[in-house]
Amino acid sequence: MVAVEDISNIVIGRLPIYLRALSQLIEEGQSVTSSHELGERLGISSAQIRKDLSHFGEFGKQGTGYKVAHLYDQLRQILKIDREWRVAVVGVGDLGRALARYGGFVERGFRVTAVFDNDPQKIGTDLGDLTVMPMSALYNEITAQHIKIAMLAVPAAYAQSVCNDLVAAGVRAILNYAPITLNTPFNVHVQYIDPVAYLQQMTYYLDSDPMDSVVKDSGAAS
Amino acid sequence: MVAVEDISNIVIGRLPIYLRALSQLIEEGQSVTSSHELGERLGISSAQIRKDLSHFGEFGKQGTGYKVAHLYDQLRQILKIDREWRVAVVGVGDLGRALARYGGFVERGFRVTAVFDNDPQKIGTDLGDLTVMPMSALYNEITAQHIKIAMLAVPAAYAQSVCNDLVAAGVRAILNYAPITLNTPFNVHVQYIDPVAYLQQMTYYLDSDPMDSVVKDSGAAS
DNA sequence: GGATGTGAATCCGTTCACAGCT
DNA sequence: AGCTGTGAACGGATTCACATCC
Repeated sequence: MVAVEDISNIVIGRLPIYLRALSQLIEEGQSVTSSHELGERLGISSAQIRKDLSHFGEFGKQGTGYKVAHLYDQLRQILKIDREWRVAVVGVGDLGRALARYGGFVERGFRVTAVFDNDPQKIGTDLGDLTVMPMSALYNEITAQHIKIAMLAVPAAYAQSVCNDLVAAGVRAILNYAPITLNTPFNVHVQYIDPVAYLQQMTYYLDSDPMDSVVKDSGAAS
Repeated sequence: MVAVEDISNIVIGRLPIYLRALSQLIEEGQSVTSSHELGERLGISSAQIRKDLSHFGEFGKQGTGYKVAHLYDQLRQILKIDREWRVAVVGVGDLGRALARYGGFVERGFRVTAVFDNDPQKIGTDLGDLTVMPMSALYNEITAQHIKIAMLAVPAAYAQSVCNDLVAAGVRAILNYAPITLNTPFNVHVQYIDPVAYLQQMTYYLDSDPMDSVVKDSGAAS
């Protein structure tokens, strides 16, 4: 299969997971794997994995499986992370600071190269090897550096407005940590990380043992 | 429709999103809404929203819509967040620290009441109004507090082992920030937050303008 | 023998469209 | 007229199962 048959976003979303497993295998020194083994590790069916990969080419060998390093390279190319993307962090609260300092980005294709906040106390301070810049510098800095990706870690009330600024500056992919749905043009991609939403999803499945939580009254505002 | 027809996890996952929109509406002082309005704000079809809600009861009134406060209460009950869940944070790096200090949990049903790390430098230090405890105290503390929910923010290499300890201590829901798939018994729920995976998913859709990233060689290890 | 790649079959989730209530 | 709740239709994603190749 050649490509260009627009592949569903759900498939694309699994590729980074495959990549994680492959880099683990590389660390372990294993040079060949199979859809079955990958599936085992990831809790995904082997058929699923084969079907997903088949959208992009024929990477395996029948009877043998997949060469780990080769598949790893191919997936990195497909996801366009066979290069290093510059990323901006907006909002230097605890979370923004954690993101700006996180060492795990570089080895997986991303480097934070700009950090913004609007708090005068924070502007000008150092964060790793970066200096916190004022929001007023956002447009110039992002366009100058050709930054296309941003992580949004500002309070929900400001998120939409900052988002608009980012888009105006040319950002095309936003990882949004604010618990709010953003409005963006169709050509801007947004992913949401709301830890509370995940927690709330899981509590649905928990037992209602009164020992396990503090019962409150309904709590709906007026 | 009464209930108990096991509702797909994908539906459950949207309820927290509806809840977010409803609390926004409450803040704005709006008392009635419609599936259309909610859908508009969230980028979800109105039919989807009506269908999702219909699994749990008939919350709306034809011709009128939904009473915001009532629907909000109902969803909180359904998700079992009409109470406050105690949560443990394991791993006090930048991220764990940010989680432990984050003010947004309490208003949405969760309170961090225990923090663990294995670094002697960190053990005993204060974090908000909590004190960092050693991993050796994990079992006793979690069982004593009847904690069922944990957030995992340790390096990937330790995640599975810590996960096992958590499960042994009675934890039934884990929010995992380590970039690794965890093995857990069927009755333990896990949600994954891997920001890099989301970024990698979005880069697939970005243009390959050489100005926008630093090209590297293939980079696959031996 | 063993594992891939893939059409066919199945399953599941979303959307349609409308009856029914306010 | 307006909006919900829902069976029916649709479409998309997953799984099956097997031909094919190492």
